Parts: sequence; structure tokens; C-alpha cells
Amino acid sequence: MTETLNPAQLQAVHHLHGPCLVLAGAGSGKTRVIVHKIGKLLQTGLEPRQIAAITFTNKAAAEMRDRAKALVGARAARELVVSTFHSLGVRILRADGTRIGLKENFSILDSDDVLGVLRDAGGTTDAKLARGWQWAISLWKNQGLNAAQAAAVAHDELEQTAARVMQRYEERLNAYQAVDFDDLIGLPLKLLTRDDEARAKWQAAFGHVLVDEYQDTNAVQYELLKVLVGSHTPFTTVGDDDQSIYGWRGATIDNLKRLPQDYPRLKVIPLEQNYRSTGAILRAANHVIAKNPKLFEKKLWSEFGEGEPVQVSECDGEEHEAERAVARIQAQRARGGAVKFSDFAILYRANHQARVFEQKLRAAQIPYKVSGGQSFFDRTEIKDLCAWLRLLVNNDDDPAFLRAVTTPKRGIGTTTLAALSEYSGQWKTSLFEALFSPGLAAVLKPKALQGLHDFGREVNDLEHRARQTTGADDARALLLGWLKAIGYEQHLHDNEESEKLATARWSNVLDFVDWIARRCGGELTQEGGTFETERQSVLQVAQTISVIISLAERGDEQDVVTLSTLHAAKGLEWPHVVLAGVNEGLLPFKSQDDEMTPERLEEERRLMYVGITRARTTLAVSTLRRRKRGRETVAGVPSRFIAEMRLSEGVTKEDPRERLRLLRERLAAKPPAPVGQDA
DNA sequence: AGCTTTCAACTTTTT
DNA sequence: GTTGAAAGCT
Repeated sequence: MTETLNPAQLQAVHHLHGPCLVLAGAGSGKTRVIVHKIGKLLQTGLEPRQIAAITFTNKAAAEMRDRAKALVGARAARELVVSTFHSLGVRILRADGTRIGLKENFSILDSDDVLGVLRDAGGTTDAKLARGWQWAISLWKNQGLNAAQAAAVAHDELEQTAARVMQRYEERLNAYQAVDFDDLIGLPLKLLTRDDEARAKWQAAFGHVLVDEYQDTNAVQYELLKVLVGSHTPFTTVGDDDQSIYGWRGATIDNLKRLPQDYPRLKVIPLEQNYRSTGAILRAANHVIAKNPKLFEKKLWSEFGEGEPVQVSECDGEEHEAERAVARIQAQRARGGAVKFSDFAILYRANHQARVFEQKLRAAQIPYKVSGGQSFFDRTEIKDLCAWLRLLVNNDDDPAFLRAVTTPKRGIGTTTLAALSEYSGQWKTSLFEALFSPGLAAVLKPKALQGLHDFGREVNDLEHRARQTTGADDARALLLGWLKAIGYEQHLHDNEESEKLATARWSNVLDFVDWIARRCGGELTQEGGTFETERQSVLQVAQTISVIISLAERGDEQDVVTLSTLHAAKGLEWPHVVLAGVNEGLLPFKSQDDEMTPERLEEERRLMYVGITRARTTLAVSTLRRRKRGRETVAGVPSRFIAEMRLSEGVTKEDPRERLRLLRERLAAKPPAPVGQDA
């Protein structure tokens, strides 16, 4: 089981009985360590439910459980406590929350709810102001401050107000018996601190606690972990101070500093061997991060060869930059034969930078996905409606047929559909085509047949009307009438757990309808601005949508280029990476009204480091000579981080022995051409 | 007063 | 290329 691990990894896995900090450099196999350690702990006799593995996101938790399943089997993996900090908090509060005066069925407010309460508590309708308070209050709560303490640290007038609002906000939550996301950490901490019995119980519950992405923990999470493990439970924290990029939402690397102080027996194990990137890429990464003050010494190395040099390209503007990135992708593919689109990622500091790249990729017919914010078209309610639209456009779209015929439920179930599907398979027709076939009567009950026919007629009728309807108002009326006819709003309310969620989904639907209607009215928003075009029929618009959908669907988990912010790219890797917009002001980011503190700059530098270390084999860094700001074009200054990579100081200048090694490596990789032939 | 139009500015994101 | 805020218009 452990033969695939290197010595440092092994050491981390085998350190079972005391506190352990694994400093996992980028690409050093940290998840493998965690999963193997879980396996080891099981071997030593711990029950699966005694092992807690804590992550930050549900996605990471699911992934971790998945990886564990492969190693320890489905049964054990199911019982492991793999959860986010927040869901662990919920678990604790649901079990013992009554001990700190929480009602059994307390409700959890999402950030929209919170905004509502804040507007109320602060007596304003100004959403922006309320959001400012929300932000400040959340940060304070993440630092473990209450309203009174917050008032003491509040700097300006604005923060003073926020602190006052916080006081009232907390009172309201109490009255409502509601908690916000931050309370899901704070209240369990309060419970375990104050209640000896509860503390004893939860400390006994776990025989080992593992924390992933430890550098992202905030002060309250630190305390919660501390009280949860008490003085006896061994724990393993895994993290990388150099990849701490969430300071702006309360994460603090103080938690890394404090660990050795609070746990003198702490075993610190650096994982420095990188299994991801070439030497050239790692060297650039090491140079950049060396500019930051170090908490722990750590230097990545790898057994991979030097590889291709990191390229810096100076571009003449955003468009030019995007074109060059596209050209790079095309060139690499032309050259490499089997290089997939999914081998490429374009990373940037801020979301809005994606736009130009999307434009150029589309123009070049390259499929892509924008990671992070899930596409509007990914939401279930939109997918439902799109299924109908697709069916109108193309009656033979079987997946769309299946979705449309069952949403909302119309008394056509699996039996009927199975029969229909078999029939259509037999006669090699689409489901829709089969529906009106006379032979179908032989295999279906009259009632089921009737239902299918009704559905078919509805689709035909709608298609007919959609073909003839143009103009925004008529289109809107048609779509709303149709939604009413199929009872979609009701369907949402019947199927959604909370009324609120159903309402939110319905409002998405209305947005979607509005969007279609505007297009029907001849309004077209596209690159280059809003155009007046000819009025289109609903069906024509549906056709365009179908195309977009199929593009998006192809992009789902298939062979597509990734566009992502640096933050959202953490933990991921690609063979070929382009870091875009590496300019002063953008990366490091600087907004006009705040000054750049050293801490801020260091976090920006870590962001650059995260970006560089996403790349496996090639890395291109592009910087803008001129860039757009608002309407005008201003001169672009290359980011200081480019110089910090010290690319010109290749291996040769640093260490003559390296040069020799490199030469040997090249010779080994590329045998000299036989005499008489062209190389 | 309420609506429309124009102008400007533009982080990062999870629970 | 969107969104929000301010100014101007009905």
C-alpha cells in the first residue's frame, strides 16, 4: 500500500500518534498522503467513523471520499467523517446545539437571507450598503469577534455603523433562532468551549482529525480544531503557506505560525518533491516565492527534466493577447498530434478578463469552459426549459424528448417510456416520431397512448406558434402562456425543498424568458455591443439557443480549454498554461483607493506562484504593453513578478554542473541524426 | 417625483 | 459589456 510513496510522504503517513503538519508544496501529492494516512489509521484499528477528514468545499470532500474509496473500499469510505468545516459544525449543532440555547430546528441563513436581515436591522434599502456590512460582519465573525469587540476595532465611520448593525443583527438571529454560515463554526466552538460534557463527548468521538488546505483556515476554525482535538487526539494538518490566497476572506497564516507554539511536539514534514512540473517551471516558481518572507523553509524540486523555457510574451492589448493564446493552442496541437483541448488552461486574475478570450476562442472554433461561476445554462430549471426548446427545434432530439415529457410530471412514467423507446429502437425512429405511429397502440395501454399523443400535440402546437411569433411582447406572452400550460411554476414549488429556492428558480426562468423575448424583438447583445437585428421568431431564437446548449454541453466534461481565475485554479493542473494579463495593477492587483501593503503584495505573489505551479510542461506568461482602462488605452507595465521569475538567469548561470546535466539530458532525449540524413 | 439615459469603473469566493 | 449611480428629462 505504501510503496508508491516517497520517504517524506511515508513519514507523514506513519506519524500517527502526535500532531503533524505536512507542508505540502504544489504538486507534491498531498491528497495521496491524506488518503494513505486514512488507510494506515484504519489498519491500526480505528473505526472509519472515528476518523474525521475536514475540507473547505463540498467538492473537495466528495473528491476525498472518492479517493479513499479506491484505497479502503466503499464500506469504510462511507463511514468516514469526510466533511467541510461547516457541515461538521451543523452536525455538532444539530446534536448538541440545545445546550447553548439553540432550538432543535434552528434554520441556516444563506447570504441572501442575511442581506435581508441586515437591511432590516440597519434600516436601509440600499443593497450595496448592506452588502458592505455583511462583508465586514463576516470578516469580524471569522476573526472570532462579537459586536462589542468589532466596535472596538472598527476604523472609520462606516465600520462603526457596521458594528452597530452587527449588534442588532445578532439579536435578530437569536430571536429568529437562525444561524448564518459563520455561526456554523463559531457556535460549535462556543459549545465545546463552555460545555464540559459536550466537549468530552466530541473529543472522544474522533481518534484522528485531518485537515486539508490548512492554510485556508481562519482564526475561528483554528480554535474549533484546537478544542476538538483537545490534548490527546492526534491530528494531521496539510497545507502550504505559499498557496495561501484567501486572506481577504479571513484565512490567516498565523494559524501555521501558531501551530508549533501551541503544539511543541508538532512534527513538521515538508513535501518538496514535485510530481507535476518541469524544472524550468519550478525554478520560476521558486524564484518568485523566494521574495516572500518564509515561515518554513521549503524548495520544490522534481525529477522531470528542464523542459521548455517559460515564455514571456508582450502583447499589444487584450485582443492581441487573446489571439496569441489561441495561436499557441493551435500551434501546440498542430505540432504535438495528440494534444487535447483539455490540456490547456488560460488563467487570469479577475473574471472580466475571460471575455476577450471567450470571443477569440469562439472565433477560432475552439471549445472552452469558464470555470468557477457555473453557466446559466447549467441550472436545472434552465435545462428543463431548454429541453422543450430543443425539442421544438428538432423533434428527433431524444434526450430532450425524455426530459420534456417528464418535466413536469404528466403521468407518463418509466413503463410507458420504456415501451416507446423499445418501439422506436425497433423501427429505427426517434421517440417523437414513434409517438404517432399506429403500431404503438399494440404495445401500450390506451391511457398511456393518450398521454403521449397529448404531449405530441402540445409540442406540435407550440412549435407552430413559436414559428409564427415574433416581437418581444408576443414572444413573452407565448412563453409565459406555455409555462402556465405545463404548470412549471407549480412544478418548481412542488419539487423544491424550500419555498425560497423555488422562487429563486422561478425568477431565473423569468429572466430566461425575458432574454429570449428581447432577442425575438430584434435585440442582440454580442461582442461589439448591442445590435438591432431583424425580429426573429421564437423558433429561430430557440435554434440559436440549441446551438449554444450543444456547445456548452460538449464543454461539460469533455475536451475543452479551461478559462479560470487564479483562485479557482488552485489545486488543478494542466500540461499547458497561459498566465494572462500579468501586469502591474492587475497582478499584483491594485485598486485606486487603497494602498498596497506588504501583506497584500505577498498574497498577490502567492497568487502568481499558484498560477505558475499549475503548469506541467509549458508555461507562457503574457503581459500587456497597452491595456484598456475604461474607454481609453493606457500604457501597460509588466508585472514585477515577471522579473522575479528570473527567466534570463537560466540554469547555466546558476550552476555550471546543471548545464552539463542538461546537455546530457538533451542528448539522451534526442539521439543525433545518422550521418547523411537531415535532422 | 419617477423614469430614462448616459457615463464610468471594474478583485479574488465558499459555506 | 455589464452594472450602478448620477444627472437630466417628462
